Amino acid sequence: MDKRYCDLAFAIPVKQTFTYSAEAATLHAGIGKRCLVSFGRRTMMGYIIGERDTAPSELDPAVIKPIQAVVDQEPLFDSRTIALAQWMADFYLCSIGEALRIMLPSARRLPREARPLVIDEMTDAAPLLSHEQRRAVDAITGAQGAESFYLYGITGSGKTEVFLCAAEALLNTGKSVIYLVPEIALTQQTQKAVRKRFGDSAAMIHSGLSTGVKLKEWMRILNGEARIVVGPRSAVFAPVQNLGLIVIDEEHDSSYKSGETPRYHARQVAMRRCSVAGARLVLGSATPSVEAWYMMAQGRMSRLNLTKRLSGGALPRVRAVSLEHTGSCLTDELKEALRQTAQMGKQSILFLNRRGFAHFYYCHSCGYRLACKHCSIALTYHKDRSIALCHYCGYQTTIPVACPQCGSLEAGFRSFGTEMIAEELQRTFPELRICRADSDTTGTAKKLEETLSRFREGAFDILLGTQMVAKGLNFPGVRLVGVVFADTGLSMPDFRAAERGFSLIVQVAGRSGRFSPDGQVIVQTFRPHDPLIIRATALDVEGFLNSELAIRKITGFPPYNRLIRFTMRAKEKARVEAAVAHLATLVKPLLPADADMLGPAECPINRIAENYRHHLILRGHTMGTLHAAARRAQEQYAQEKDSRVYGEIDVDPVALL
DNA sequence: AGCACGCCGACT
DNA sequence: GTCGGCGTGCTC
Repeated sequence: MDKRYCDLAFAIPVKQTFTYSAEAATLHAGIGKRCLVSFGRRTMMGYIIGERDTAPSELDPAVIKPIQAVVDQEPLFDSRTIALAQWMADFYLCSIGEALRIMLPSARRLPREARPLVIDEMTDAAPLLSHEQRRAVDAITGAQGAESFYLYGITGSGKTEVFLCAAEALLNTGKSVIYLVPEIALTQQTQKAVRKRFGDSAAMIHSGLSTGVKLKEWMRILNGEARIVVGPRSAVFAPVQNLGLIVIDEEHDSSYKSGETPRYHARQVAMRRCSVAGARLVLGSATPSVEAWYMMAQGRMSRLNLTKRLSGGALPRVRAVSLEHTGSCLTDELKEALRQTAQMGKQSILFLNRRGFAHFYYCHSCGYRLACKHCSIALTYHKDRSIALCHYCGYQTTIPVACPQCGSLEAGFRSFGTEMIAEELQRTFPELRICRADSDTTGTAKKLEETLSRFREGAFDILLGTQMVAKGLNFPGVRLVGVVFADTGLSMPDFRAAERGFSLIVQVAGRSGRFSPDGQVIVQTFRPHDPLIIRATALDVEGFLNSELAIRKITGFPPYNRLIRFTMRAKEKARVEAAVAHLATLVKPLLPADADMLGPAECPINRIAENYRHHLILRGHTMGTLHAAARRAQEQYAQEKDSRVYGEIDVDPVALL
């Protein structure tokens, strides 16, 4: 009997493959299959990523164990997918096994049933394309090899139709298409529209499917039966044959970045896949990310503009009102608008872009805000030590009793929360029916849908909620949308705060005007004269992006530099502090000349589930050299680590909380 | 990541 | 005397 050997990757943070043996017959064409083996003292699932006739010479043949069972009839991973996993391991500093595990579909949460009734941008029949749309489609389909495009256009300008036409054209030439959408956009309507247009050649992936169904879809894609895949972030790994196009709809959406190891960004993975496969990449949004805008400015991505609203619907009136001289959470202007809207028998939505509370230092007289000397980032309040702290670099200062700028005593830390706003609303409008939709009040997705559909039917006058209510913004009965506190994002200690705050306002405005030409949007803010707020209410996306790029250039943040973040956590504070300090001393001599180190410092969210959190951020001009430093530091640190300190690496972190 | 091995303190 | 916490090392 012929013995064969194979290399197995495991979904553990050990960056090494392991050799096992098997009879040649049972291992036939084994690469890409999963198998069960004894690993140490336990049985584990391994991914076969290589095969050979002889065992590695440096390995004692006696230690090689046999494969117990091959799990899959057919390989789940083709060679391209394994190569992609290898690339991910290098880029995101994880093991190949960890990369392969997240590619494979699995239902991590309980299957969700009914999805909310949302009127979606997708239309059933393919309408005639406008000039602009036609030109965009032609540019995409006419591209030679791996080219990137950005479809930039306001909500309602028909981006979806361009994506679908381009997809159709590529499918007709025998190519395959991956179409990524934000998790929240995966509605039954979307599925129906895609199914209707592409029939059985479409595979839909969403969190409501069971693992079994998802695996079946995976195999349909792998064997070429499904040639267009629609899904969220993880669909970027769909093993399509002959990839011709990847579309990323609402490219700015933060759900494209994974929150767990490996913390990949679907945009980054898509760029990689397209360049390897010679496929087109098309991103689209009304509010491009700063990264994408930079790529357009550099000419690495061609911009395709959609300037007209197809339905002719006007954009709503957007105005900023000042919270400066308001003691409460609601301005008189907003209260008045709420009252009038209710009198007209119409509905209002109040949008608070954060769940809990927002803390920030603010001067009522001059609008001064406390920020770090080194990082131009808002400082966070620590009431236990009575200090304000920068969570990037660790800079700290005492809390000024009087405003450092104008000397006024009307300065200090303030906060906003759903709870407070709900109370004030109830007090102000005892006669109105108010409902809340946030993660505190809404336990399950089902309950949220119930709340939203009752609101839609007119059971409430005012809906107060967080991000969750964003999809309710185009309900027909809604005439008023209030952004309760536009500064929330802005005062977060994060260099992307402005970007998120800006796109939120513009997105809210864009969606709420859809069905109500007389609709209005009111944005409450402490800085109505801040250029960001002025640009947001004027829907001046380009002006904002250009100025934000200038700021990022001066401050040295992405896209001008790349970041790699190490986060460490432990039950005991002293352990984390010792661990990050140790890591910092390891990293320092490894840093390339064009790089620096921020921290170590406490994370802005310094304690989660009884764990203290600290981080260390590497910042450098080129990812290649930064990677090398991070990888070596990681290896060296692993040699002598404290087993009760947990560490995580985030390459290209999107939030530094 | 897990899981066992092996080393010191305080308990039926 | 042993039970058990925790640091250390290894997994083909």
